[in-house]
Amino acid sequence: MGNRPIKVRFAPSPTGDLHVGNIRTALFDWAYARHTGGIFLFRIEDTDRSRVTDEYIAAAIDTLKWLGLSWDEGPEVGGPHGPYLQSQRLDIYSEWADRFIKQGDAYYCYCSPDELEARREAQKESGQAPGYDGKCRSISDEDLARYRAQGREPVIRMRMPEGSTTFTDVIRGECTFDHNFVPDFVLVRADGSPLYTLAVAVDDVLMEVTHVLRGEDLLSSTPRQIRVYQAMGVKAEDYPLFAHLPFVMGTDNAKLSKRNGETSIAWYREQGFLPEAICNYLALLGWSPGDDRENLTLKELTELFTIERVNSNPARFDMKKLENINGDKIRALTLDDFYQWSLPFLQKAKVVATPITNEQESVVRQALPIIQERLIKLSEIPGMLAFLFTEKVDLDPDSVAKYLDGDAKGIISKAIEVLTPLSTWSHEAIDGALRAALIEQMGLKPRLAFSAIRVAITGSHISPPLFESMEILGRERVLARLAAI
RNA sequence: GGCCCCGUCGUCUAGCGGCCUAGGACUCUGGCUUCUCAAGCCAGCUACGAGGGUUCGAAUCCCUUCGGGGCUACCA
Repeated sequence: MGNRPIKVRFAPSPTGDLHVGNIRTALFDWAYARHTGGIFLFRIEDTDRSRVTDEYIAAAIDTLKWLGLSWDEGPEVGGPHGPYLQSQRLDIYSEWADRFIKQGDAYYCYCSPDELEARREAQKESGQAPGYDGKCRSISDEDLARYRAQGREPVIRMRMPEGSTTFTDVIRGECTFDHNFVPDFVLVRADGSPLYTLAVAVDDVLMEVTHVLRGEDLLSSTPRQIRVYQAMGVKAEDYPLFAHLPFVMGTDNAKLSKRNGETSIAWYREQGFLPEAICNYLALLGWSPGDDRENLTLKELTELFTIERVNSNPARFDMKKLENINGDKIRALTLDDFYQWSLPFLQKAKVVATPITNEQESVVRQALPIIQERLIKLSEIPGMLAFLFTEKVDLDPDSVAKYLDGDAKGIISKAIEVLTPLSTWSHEAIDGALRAALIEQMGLKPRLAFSAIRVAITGSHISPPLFESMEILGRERVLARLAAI
């Protein structure tokens, strides 16, 4: 790699919303670039335009931004090696493909998909390793004439020489692949469009990528990339360093994918997971700082992250642990940040107006501190605070049955009696007055007495702290709700 | 089938030949606290897949085996 600055690339193929596995890779790419003071390059691999859509590309860009994984080269920010969408670099790839043909590294292959399929089947049946048999490595003039007469359009195939490819994977050590199991592969489709196999290698070289950290599924395609480097005339010491990251798997032991569990980052965003929690949790999937630290900020992650500390074994995604970390991160929020994160959730649930009124903002700001430590996800906020923004509460039938039947009338009327003349409307005063009347005077169990009031005020026997809630709600509405029982 | 990767508590992991009667975190269980729910605090359960070696000594090194996963496309 000579003396080039470290450059790490994240190059997803957005055939859907970015998922947990993608993001873990992006996070490691980003963290390593930041750790080394290198460049983080973001490239879109959209050579398969039948599967990649503009919406998915836009969503990928948005997701990375939302997570705070900023890139130095790539879409929107540009850079010296753009464009960073492979679909905009088509002539570059075809030039290289032509050159490979001229050099004899690649050749035109006229075999049709059906023929290929049939021969693969035959190989399997005879116990051979399936793969391209090299038929078109040399074509007779008459065959060529016949194919052309038939109107067949050739693909361009890379010639894999005899021998093997050995490279050092930073995570897995030395890897060797015998070329008997790396068949000649297609670089360019019959319609002239490039494949990943061509584009990925060409771009990594042209964009001066020094480190390729990517999913383990690409491990066995590495020899093909190296083959392209060779055809491009890149010296071995200038190949990027490879590090194949272990999978993030779903709970059912399959590779985490769109069909397996909640994997789309968009879903986590809607649920109210904080970017920092997602990154913190994902960082722990396949990597650890080496000590017992687990709660890390993004900054700490960049300081501590090295490829050497990445595990080689796959990790299972554990929602419970993510939730735990998310709760920690929410608790660590300043009131102002907490407010900013909460607002969209409150507005989406129509608990507050859009734009929020001054009065509502004031209530939200008072109420957030009392729910902050009991949240797992931001999406729980509207449900917890809704009772503060309605005229009449919806009484939960189960709660009513449990706490508002029987002698509740007495509790409620006593509460009204002592709260009405209360001189200072503060949670301390409310607490004191109710405790004196209900617990000391009437001799009731706190749990029973306060639960009755809680249900009357909030609608449920589960709520934020009662006295604080009553203070925020205001005397008028508290008394009205009590009177309504 | 072939090639490749991987294998420490239920889960994520620490461990890189003696500090390990295996540590931490999440989960779970019990308790404390308590106006509910949380949070917090304390305690507890639970692991080196198996079998051979190497060595004075192995979770750590080697081999075999079993198990899991990936690749085997004109997807990436």
